[in-house]
Amino acid sequence: MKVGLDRKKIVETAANMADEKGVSNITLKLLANELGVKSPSLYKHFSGGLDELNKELMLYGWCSLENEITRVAVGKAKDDAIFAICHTYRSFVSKHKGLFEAMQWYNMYQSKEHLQATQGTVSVLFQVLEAYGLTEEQKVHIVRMLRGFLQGFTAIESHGGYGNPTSLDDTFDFAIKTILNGISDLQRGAK
Amino acid sequence: MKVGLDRKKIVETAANMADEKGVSNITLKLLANELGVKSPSLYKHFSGGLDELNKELMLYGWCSLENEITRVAVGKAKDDAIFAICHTYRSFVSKHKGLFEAMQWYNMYQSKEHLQATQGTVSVLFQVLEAYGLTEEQKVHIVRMLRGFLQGFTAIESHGGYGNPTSLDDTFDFAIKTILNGISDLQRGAK
DNA sequence: ATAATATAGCTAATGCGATTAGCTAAAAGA
DNA sequence: TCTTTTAGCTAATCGCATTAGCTATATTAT
Repeated sequence: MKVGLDRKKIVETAANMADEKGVSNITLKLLANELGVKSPSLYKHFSGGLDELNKELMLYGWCSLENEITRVAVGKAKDDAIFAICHTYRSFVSKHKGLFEAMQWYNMYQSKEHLQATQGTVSVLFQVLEAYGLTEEQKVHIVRMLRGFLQGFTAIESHGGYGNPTSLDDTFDFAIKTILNGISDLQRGAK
Repeated sequence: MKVGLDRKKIVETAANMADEKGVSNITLKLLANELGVKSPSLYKHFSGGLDELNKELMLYGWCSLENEITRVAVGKAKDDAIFAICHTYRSFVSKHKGLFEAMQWYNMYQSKEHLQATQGTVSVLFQVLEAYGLTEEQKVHIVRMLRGFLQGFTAIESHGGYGNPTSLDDTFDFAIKTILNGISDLQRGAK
C-alpha cells in the first residue's frame, strides 16, 4: 500500500496496455493489477473513472506525437520538413496502434480542451508552411488535407485494411509527393 | 411475441440507433426495447451477441456506401466520376456518423470476410481509374491515397476536429483536385 | 387435419466489471 | 506530538451481457 501512484504513471501504463491489448480491452481491473493496486484506488486519481482515463490517454497521445514531430522538424525546411513530419507520424502510429485508437476519440469528449489536443501538432505544420508564401486560407487547406490523409492512411494501414501486395511505403511517398505538388501549384498560382 | 424479427431488421435498427446515440452507446437492452423484444431474444438471431452485431453493422455500412457510390458513378467518367464518388462518400459519413464509426472497426474483426467488406467500394474506384490508362501499381497508389484521405478527412470532420472557420467544402474540393492532378502527372509521366 | 419438430421469444439466474461508500493507516504539517 | 489529509483497501451496489431452460407458435410431415 501507498504505492505512490500519480496520473502520469497511470496514463503511461494505460498507454502501454492500449498498445498491447487494444484500447477497448483496457479495464480498470487489469490496469490496477498492472500497477499493483486494486481498481477502486484508481478513482483517487481519476474521479471520472474510465471515461476520464480515456480522455487523458487521448491528450497524452497527441502530446507525445507533437513532441516527436516537433523534434524531427527542427533544422529542416519545406518539403524536407514535411516529409520528415509525415514519416514520423506514420511510424508513431505503427508503434502505438492502441494509443492512436484513443487519439481518434476526440468525438466523445468534444470541448475546447480537446480541440486543443490536436492544436499542437497542427501548429507545427502551420509553422513549416510559413516558408512557402501561401495565403492563410491556402495553408488551412493544406494542413487539413495532410491531417486527413495522415490519419486515414495510418488508420487503415494499422488495421490491415490495405490488402494489395504493392509497397505501402511507395504509396505513402507518392501521396506526400502529390500533396507537395499541390503546394507548388498554389505557389505558382495554378487554378 | 413472435414479433417476426430477422437479422436485416435488427441491423437496420441498430444502424439508426448508432447514428442517433453513437455506436458505443448501443446496448442489447436498448436495441431489444426498440424492437419490442427482450434482450436475450436477440441471441436467437445473433448467437455471437454484441460482437457479432457490431461486425454485421460494419458490413452493412460498407455495403450501403458501396451501393450509393456505385449508383452515383453510373454514367460518369474520369474526374467527374471521382468527384461524384468523393462527395457521395463525404455526405454518406455526414448522414451516418454512427454507422461510419462502426465501419472503421474492421480491426477487431480481421479476416478475409472483413477485408472483403471494403472490397466493393475499392473496386468501384478501380473501375473508374481504368479510363486513365495507368499501370496497376499506379492505380493502387491512387486508390489508397483516396481511401486514406476520404476516411481521415470525414472522420475528423464528423468529430468536429477541424476548428478553423475556413470552408470545409473548399478544402475538400481542393484536396480532390490535388489528387486528380496527381493522376494527371502520372499519365504524362512526371517524375 | 393432426402429430411431430423446430424455433422465436420469454423469464430467471449468473457473472463480471464499473462505480460508490465508508474504513484505515501512512504521510504531511502545525 | 497531535491533527489532518489522503492513497489505498474491502464490502456493497448496479447495470448490462450472456446463459439456461421453458413455452407457445409455426412449420413440416404424415
